[in-house]
Amino acid sequence: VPEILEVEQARAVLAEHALGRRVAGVHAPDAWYLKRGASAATVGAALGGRAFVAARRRGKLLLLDTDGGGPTLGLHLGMSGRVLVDVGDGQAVLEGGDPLVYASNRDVVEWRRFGVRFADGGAFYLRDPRRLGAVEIEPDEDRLGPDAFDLSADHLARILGRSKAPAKAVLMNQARVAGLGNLLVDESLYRGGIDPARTAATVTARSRARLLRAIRDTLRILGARGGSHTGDLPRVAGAPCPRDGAPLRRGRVAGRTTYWCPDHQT
DNA sequence: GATGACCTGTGA
DNA sequence: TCACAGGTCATC
Repeated sequence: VPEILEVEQARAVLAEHALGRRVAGVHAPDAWYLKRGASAATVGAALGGRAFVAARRRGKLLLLDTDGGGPTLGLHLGMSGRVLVDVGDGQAVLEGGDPLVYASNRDVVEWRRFGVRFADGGAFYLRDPRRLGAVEIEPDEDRLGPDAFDLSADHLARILGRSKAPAKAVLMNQARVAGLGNLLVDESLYRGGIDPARTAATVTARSRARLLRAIRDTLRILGARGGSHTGDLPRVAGAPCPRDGAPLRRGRVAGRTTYWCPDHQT
């Protein structure tokens, strides 16, 4: 659930339910899900006996710090991952926010690709039908650009200015700015009036300012509405643009299905 | 950079 | 059966 808004919801749930509880063991039935050489044994040894002291996020990467100078646990939700918490009385508490539109929201036990059990009886799990998420110890946070919530005008100018890629590709590149995904980028470009395929470096200073405002509005407004799929831009080819009525286009930009208004997005 | 690959579920 | 899905990675 994968864009920055959903990951932030997951982070908040973990901050509320996963901190300060001693880890009794890990649930890691899927070796493929553990990256960078980690195994159920090494992750269990790394976390066992420790407690999480902070739930952080950088872009779409979730980070759980442990006490006593222990390792940081990194979680990726992939395309269909959600965090769910078992508070200990047998009642599962789902991640806040909307259910996934395209992924299943059924709670199939086999879809729990990873979990952490606490000594007090509770646990949290990462449920991910498609298995495109990941778990790692001590993830490299610096492969990611600044978090999209912290995007500055200077940084946006820098990453757009030196790229011949489509504007959409730059915004989707997690090394440039972390957290924006397919839906949020489409919505931001729609609100900012920029053609997704527009060569990044040709975006004028005036358009850049509009884009920055649009990104911030998108994060704030869609965040308040509950998720990345609550945007104003209909993801329907031929549907009338809510702003000017022109039939919306559907195409492929930066390798992803893209919707835009050919009229006001230039 | 664009492309395909990864993996699996859903709905037409 | 097929196209498609809100992500990321290696490869040309």
